[in-house]
Amino acid sequence: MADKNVISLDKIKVACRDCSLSTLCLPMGLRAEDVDRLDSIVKRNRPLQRGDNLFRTGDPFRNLYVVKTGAVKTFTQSNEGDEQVVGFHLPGEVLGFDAIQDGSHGCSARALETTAICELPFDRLEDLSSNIPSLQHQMFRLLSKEISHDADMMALLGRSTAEERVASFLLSLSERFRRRGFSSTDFFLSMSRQEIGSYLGLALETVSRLFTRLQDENILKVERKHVQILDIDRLRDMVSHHQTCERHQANPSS
Amino acid sequence: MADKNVISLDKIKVACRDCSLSTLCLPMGLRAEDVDRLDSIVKRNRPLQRGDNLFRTGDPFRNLYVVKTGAVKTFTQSNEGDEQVVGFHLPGEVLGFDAIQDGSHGCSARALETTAICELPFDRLEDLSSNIPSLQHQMFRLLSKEISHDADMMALLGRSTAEERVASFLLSLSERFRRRGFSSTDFFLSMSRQEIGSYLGLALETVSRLFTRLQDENILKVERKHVQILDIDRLRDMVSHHQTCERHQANPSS
DNA sequence: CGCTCAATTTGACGTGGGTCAAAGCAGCCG
DNA sequence: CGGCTGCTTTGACCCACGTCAAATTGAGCG
Repeated sequence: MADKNVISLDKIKVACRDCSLSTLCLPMGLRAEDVDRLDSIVKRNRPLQRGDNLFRTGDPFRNLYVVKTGAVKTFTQSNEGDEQVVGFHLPGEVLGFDAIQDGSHGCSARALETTAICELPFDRLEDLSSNIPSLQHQMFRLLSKEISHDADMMALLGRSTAEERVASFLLSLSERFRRRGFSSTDFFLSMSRQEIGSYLGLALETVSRLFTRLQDENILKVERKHVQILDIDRLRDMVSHHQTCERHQANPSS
Repeated sequence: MADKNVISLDKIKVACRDCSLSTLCLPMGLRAEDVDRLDSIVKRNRPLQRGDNLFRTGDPFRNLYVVKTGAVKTFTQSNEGDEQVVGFHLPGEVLGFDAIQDGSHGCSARALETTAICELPFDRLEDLSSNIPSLQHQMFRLLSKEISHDADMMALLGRSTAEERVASFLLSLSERFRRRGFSSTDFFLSMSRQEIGSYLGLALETVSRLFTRLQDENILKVERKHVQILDIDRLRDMVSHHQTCERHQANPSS
């Protein structure tokens, strides 16, 4: 166990300039010397184990966090114990943006599997952004990307059927894995049906049934956490067509 | 008509330092001299009329826009003519953040009534942010606020009943009007039932029925666009309790 | 290797809210 | 002032999906 940790910590402590995620993450578009300046403020702690919290709702906001390996969910808890999943975060994705505004985290973040994190003290990141225009630009881009993604998600939750939501979710994962150099058609889900359902605004049973149905139609092969996409085109059709024919007669305005 | 326009244009062209919105808008937290530097890059054009587009999906991204008076909706159009409302924007609120990332607007923006806009060329705003740390900070805060709001909205769309959505929508408007110095209990809706429904992921008929029901329960008085909130506490209860008793048995995890 | 416990699947059933249709209602313009 | 048009309301119907319940599977562990 000791040996294994030493090895994995070595890999985890790789500097930004040697990190394979640098084209997705904050360093994107920065000159090498600026990447090193950014690197100098990054803290890399021991990895989180499945179930560990990265932060909790109400914690004071000090850092942004980047997933280096593994996966994290963010979620809110509503009055009762039931949680609402707000997002899933893969390597290279930044967490904590929602906390900048009021100085404390508005959601909790928890590791879905063993997960390595880069920690970015926000005050130092702000200072650096003032001095490195391309870093400031990249910060704006990342915040904007999050907003843009949220808008897509709101459209999905507001108007789509269960089928479209699940298809859309799988396509999103597929694309994100592809960009990280993993297979886009064969991957493992690190989250439960419950968590997928919560994220998509569906009951866990509905998610399960949809998986079964897509499998029966030879679009997927699902075995517990293991998903293979057999017919990605039909999956795409499900999202884009969204029952053009029978739902929503076109409204005749203008 | 000419006279009226001259007068209103005078009011519209008021500088940031004299603008009543400066505590909500970008100048918040800036020193007076920095507010003037910001003001120097702001463009103020003639007001938009109801139905005018501020920008359209796919337009190249050049500016952020701040609503000065009036109201704007942002929306996407999906394949068919039917539109999905993504947000409503009141005075002091900034539009266009989602376009920073890929250089073109991902949604359209249209005036819901006569609307005055401040236009901020983004490249100049970035330059200024590099030189004024408090402006950079305020930019981050505003982007963060948007992300935080979107997360709330996703939770609402993912889990709530029609009643909660409508109650939540009215409370949001109420609070935003209050902070702008208007009545929080007596206001006009500048958007149609159709647009409210699209925003909340509901059919327009459902919105209409909910308004009727809340009126029957003496929580609201609604007459077309005119809304009066008679019992704001019960409206709040609807959102926070969200049927604690019969829905969602608490999940027994951890 | 069998027990426990959690996650998932599958089935049966009920309902909230979407869809369709038609009837008010308020501007607006000729 | 009367007809047109678009918005809103109201009613009737029904279906996708949530809820409840039970069976199945797998994983961890003594």
